[in-house]
Amino acid sequence: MLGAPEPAAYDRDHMPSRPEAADWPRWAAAQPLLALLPPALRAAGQSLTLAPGEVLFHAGDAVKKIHTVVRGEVRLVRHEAGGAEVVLQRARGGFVAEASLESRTYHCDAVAAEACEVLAFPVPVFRAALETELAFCRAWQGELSREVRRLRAQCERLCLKTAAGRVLHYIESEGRHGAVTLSQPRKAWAAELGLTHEALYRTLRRMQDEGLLRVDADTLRIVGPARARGRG
Amino acid sequence: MLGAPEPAAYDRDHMPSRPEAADWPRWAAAQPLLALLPPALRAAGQSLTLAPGEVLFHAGDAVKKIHTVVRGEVRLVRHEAGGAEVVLQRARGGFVAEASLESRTYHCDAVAAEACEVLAFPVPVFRAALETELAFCRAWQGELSREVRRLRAQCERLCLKTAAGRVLHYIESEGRHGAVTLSQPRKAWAAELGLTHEALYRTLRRMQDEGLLRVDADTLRIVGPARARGRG
DNA sequence: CGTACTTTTGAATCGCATCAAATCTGGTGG
DNA sequence: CCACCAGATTTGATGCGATTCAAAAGTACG
Repeated sequence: MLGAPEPAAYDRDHMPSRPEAADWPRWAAAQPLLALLPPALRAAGQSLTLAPGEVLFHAGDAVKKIHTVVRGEVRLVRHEAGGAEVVLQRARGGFVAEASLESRTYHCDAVAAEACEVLAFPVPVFRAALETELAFCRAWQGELSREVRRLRAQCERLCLKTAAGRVLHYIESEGRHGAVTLSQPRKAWAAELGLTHEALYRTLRRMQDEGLLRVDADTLRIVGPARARGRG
Repeated sequence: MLGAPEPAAYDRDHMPSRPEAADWPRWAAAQPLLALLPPALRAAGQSLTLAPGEVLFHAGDAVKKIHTVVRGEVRLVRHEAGGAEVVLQRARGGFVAEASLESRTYHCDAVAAEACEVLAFPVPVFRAALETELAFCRAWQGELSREVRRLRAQCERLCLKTAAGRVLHYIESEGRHGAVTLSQPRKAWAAELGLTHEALYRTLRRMQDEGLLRVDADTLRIVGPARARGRG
């Protein structure tokens, strides 16, 4: 906010490096899209290491790179007037801010939630690859479509008026068979649900007391009548 | 909900027709993507007329067509347990449920909010066109990216805790220069903001009384101090 | 062991949802 | 033209649930 716009943090702090050829199979296994990268794009990729809390880019920065997370978690966040922080995306093993490919500048900040390994691809090379490699182009559309569905589900969840409703909706849409294992502290989950952490703690407590929910460490399971009306 | 799954309403009520060749230039002017449709896809398109309230498809229906709205408005909605209705998308001059192209069935209902004219394209032909026509493929990605950005903005808005905050956010992100003209009744707008219509009416009233907002029919304009902290 | 963070509980408050009802609006048909 | 209707708009009263502020207890890490 103060002074001149600063470059992305990793330009200052880390020397980007050529990704190890040996790592590609591992990455591609976790992220099928990476298996479809044309050689030219692969060659243009850079590997970055981010420390927890480190900033990948700021809102307003020019979009020069497209990033994908191969280890750890990067969050796309916006800061409201008043200091509140909204999490728009949590990227784990996937691309960050896919839509920025079409944009001149970023509209959000991207911050490493934990120690991360990230691949960065120059936008012009990425665009060129979409133009030439059909399979890659189709896979990229799949990526965008998935993000659209995820965001629609989140909007639907945020429209629910009660905390318990949002918790159930999250477990039903993000989990499997009425259970979900959280990959983040509850405080962060509360922000994703559009709740204060106090409200979330109290809600989880109440749902357990009422026998609606079973909590085992980071795994939450819906029990009893609530499952009956689960999505078909 | 009752009985056998019903086909999309227009299969029952209307005979789809070949779109008039003379209409394409008009449609393409409003929707640049339509100018890029390959001839084969154009030929496969059907023109539909929907009455207000008519259903284009239901959640659970098999995805056989991709639809774009050339006149009127189609809403993508989901119904919560308890009868509450959440609007996921309002399509005016654009595609409905873009992400359904990748899906076997629809996840939401699509309902005409007013009298509509809709073009329907068979999914297989649409997919084939994406594979062969590069410019069309790129334009479709732009469409998906726009939807991602719109949805992120909506999530951000729904995370705001106060009604006034959501109203201001809407005007700033959907309007121009601190003003927006609504294309829907306020009751529907309230649902889009995740509020009851009563809360919205009261909030608008209070904001006018406090001099934060000027309302002229369907045009809302932010006045005074609130504009000072508007987005750069 | 101390620091920083999350987790947890408590009390008070505020804002929105809810229920209820009156008014206004645009359209239909007599 | 007016009666009438369905819908949106508007106002009121009430209660609930989440926020807010505060603080204690637990936990990870150096």
